[in-house]
Amino acid sequence: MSESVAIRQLRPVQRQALSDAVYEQLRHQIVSGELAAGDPLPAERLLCEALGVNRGSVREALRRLQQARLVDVRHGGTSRVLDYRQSAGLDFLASLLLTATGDFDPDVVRSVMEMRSALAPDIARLAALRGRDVAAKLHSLVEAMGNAHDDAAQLQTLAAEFWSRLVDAADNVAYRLAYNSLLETYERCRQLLVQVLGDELRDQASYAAITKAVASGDAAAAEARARELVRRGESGINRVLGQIKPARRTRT
Amino acid sequence: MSESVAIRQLRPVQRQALSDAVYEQLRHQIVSGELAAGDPLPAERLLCEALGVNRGSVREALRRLQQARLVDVRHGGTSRVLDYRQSAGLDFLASLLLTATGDFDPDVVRSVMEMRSALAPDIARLAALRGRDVAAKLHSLVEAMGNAHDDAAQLQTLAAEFWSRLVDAADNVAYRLAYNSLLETYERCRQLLVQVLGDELRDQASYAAITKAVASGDAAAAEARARELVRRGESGINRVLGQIKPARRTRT
DNA sequence: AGAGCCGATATTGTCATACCAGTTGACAAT
DNA sequence: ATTGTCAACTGGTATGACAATATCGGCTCT
Repeated sequence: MSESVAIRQLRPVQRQALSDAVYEQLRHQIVSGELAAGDPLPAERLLCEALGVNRGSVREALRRLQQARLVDVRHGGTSRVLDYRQSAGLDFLASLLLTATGDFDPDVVRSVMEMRSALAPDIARLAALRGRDVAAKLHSLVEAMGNAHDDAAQLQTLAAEFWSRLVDAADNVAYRLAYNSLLETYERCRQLLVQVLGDELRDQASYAAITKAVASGDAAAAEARARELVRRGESGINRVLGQIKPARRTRT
Repeated sequence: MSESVAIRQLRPVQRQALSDAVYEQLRHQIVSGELAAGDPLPAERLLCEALGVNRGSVREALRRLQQARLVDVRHGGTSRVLDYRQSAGLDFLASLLLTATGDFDPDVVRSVMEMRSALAPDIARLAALRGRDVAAKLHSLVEAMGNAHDDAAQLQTLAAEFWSRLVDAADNVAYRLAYNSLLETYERCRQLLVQVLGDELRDQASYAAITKAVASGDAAAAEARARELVRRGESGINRVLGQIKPARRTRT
């Protein structure tokens, strides 16, 4: 049927609630500095008029900005913009990934990779201590990696699943939630990282070694192997980041 | 005047917006499991009636739950509860600190401390590499610690300031935001930690050593000293956590 | 002149109601 | 069996009114 061909080319239309659009606009203005920390925010009714939406949508957006700690809303007074560097949480990292021009902020990419490098070894260590029963599942994932050795995107998916299981085995809720936050940022530049982390993703031996260490409860070995693994990705990242842009020093 | 004495005992009454109260109730039901992952959420109009508030307040609360990735709201269909362990970010950690009975969840406290131990050395390392000019400020903070050697609360404040400066010097936005998220959890059990971390907080020598390493750009030394410092706190934490509650295994 | 009271004013918070828009399933028409 | 229609949910948006709060200027009293 010719229809099935046409259908295949269709993509779900993207819908966005008004409050989401309002949130995005204000968030962008804050991140870009057009609304600097300490600046007063326009009154809700002014925003309604300027944005052409009702007050409820504006309020929903402001509530979200408040929860993200980007603004300080006070009953009766004028709401003010906060310094998100001092107040926002890790959830906000994904919002900082894309610059105004639409390309990736190398500082954010580097930051994510550095944090990953610091956490991964400890996650592996704790998993070896507390979650030895996850080894079977890890083992099957490593096998699947072997079968998908040439499909970079598939390897990426398997690696994410591997780490997710490992984080669960580490039995540390802070790591679990931080992993979720980092993964969200991670996924948004997936295309970029799939290329850069090629060596790391193909290092099936390291994944297998971590699995073995976890299975035997050897915390030190698990930590060391994980450190080796993420180190592979680091070099690739540093190489690419150096090309994209010379180090940008934004000291306050 | 007798008034001034009475006034001193007063505390500002805590006001809470209705939408905040709604958010808290739903959040609590989700965390406690009364609303399990996958469960359908009551319709907005039903929630209005049940809670005795306006629909706008309910919607603001639902938006916040949606942003925290605790619920999945969809136009036309029924909203459902998500598995916050799989979707929520690090910002949500603070909400997990207190159990239903009102005391601290030892698993959460332990998790925060473990994550802190993993990040602190790398923060110190990067600060030595990138933020040597912060050493002067760090030095003055260490001096202040010396003057407040007997005031545990004051030491806690100074230590927090010390780490905040160090994180800024590390020039890593992921660390900065993660620090903000952790600090929020941290502050909520400050009274508890001030006692437990006494040894660490009084270890002025380690703070001074980190400062010196940062000043000289000795990344390896900064990392090692920071690791020593947080290790002091770990033992205290482990001791207390063992007393409060035997290890609770909640494997999924 | 200065401290404290006070009220006008602007702002956010809450509410009620209505209507618009998307989803689902039943059911008749084809 | 497929398709189109419709009704009854759901969340999304709009509007206007009123309450609660913060801010600031002017006022009074000292």
